[in-house]
Amino acid sequence: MPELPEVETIKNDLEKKVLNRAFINVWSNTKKIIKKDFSNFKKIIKGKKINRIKRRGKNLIISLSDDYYLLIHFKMTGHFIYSSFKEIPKHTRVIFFLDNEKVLALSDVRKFAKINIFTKKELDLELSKLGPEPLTISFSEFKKRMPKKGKIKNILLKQEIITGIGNIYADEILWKCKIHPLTDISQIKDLNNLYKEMKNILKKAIKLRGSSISDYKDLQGEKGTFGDQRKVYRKENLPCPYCQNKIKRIKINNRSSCFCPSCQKI
DNA sequence: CGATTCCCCTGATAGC
DNA sequence: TGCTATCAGGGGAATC
Repeated sequence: MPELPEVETIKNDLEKKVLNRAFINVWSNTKKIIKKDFSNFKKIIKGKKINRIKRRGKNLIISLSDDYYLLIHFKMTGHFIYSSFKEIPKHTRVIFFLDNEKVLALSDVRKFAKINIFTKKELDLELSKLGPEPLTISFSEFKKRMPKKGKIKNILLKQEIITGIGNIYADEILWKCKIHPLTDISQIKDLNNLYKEMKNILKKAIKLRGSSISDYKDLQGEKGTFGDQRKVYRKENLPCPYCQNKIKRIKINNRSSCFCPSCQKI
């Protein structure tokens, strides 16, 4: 699932491929992904030039000419493929046709992805709901934003507190810090270590071009390799890489959390 | 009003 | 083999 490192990888690759290109058309067979009437969306998109590519949390932002902004959230299984029209992958839901004979295709098995088109004002309002970026936040700001109480796993996943972390990286960060996912934040003694490992793990994942445990692929259809090095996420009953005890899976708010019950005590 | 549960969706996998 | 049931989960809506 595209979290911060995956979206950052998409952003970096897109900058090299589609900057200053223009959209000549757009097609979709799953119009609910586009959060605007499709014929209006098409009218706006046609002829717009791609000026900038940015990322905010798990969102990709494509700045267009005439002060329009595409806001894309890949949710669980969405990803972009940049290729010729003949090579579009399975489960393609939306195709952006570019002025260089190539397409940007959104593939998304589960159809959860969302694409919005905004003016600057609308975009800013939408983005203001998100917390700061984990890679640039200072420790004092991080500490300030943390609630006084609550389960740490839930806090890491809350996008309005810190934005960009999902289930994979939350589980990996907590394992590295030896913190049980149900630990109340008030009981965490070394917040600075949590802050540091959050950055370390996200940076390492970006270097490895993200995780492809689920459907994520990069623009070229290649997998990220962080998933091969993960320690606990979706590894129930496998040995903990540190102590060899069996990794356990519990449900927190209907989401699974994998952790080592021996290393990560509450 | 904050916390929890449901729902969207499809493919992979488990169990019989 | 082939059927059905379960699971994966981001985030918004509904509900407790």
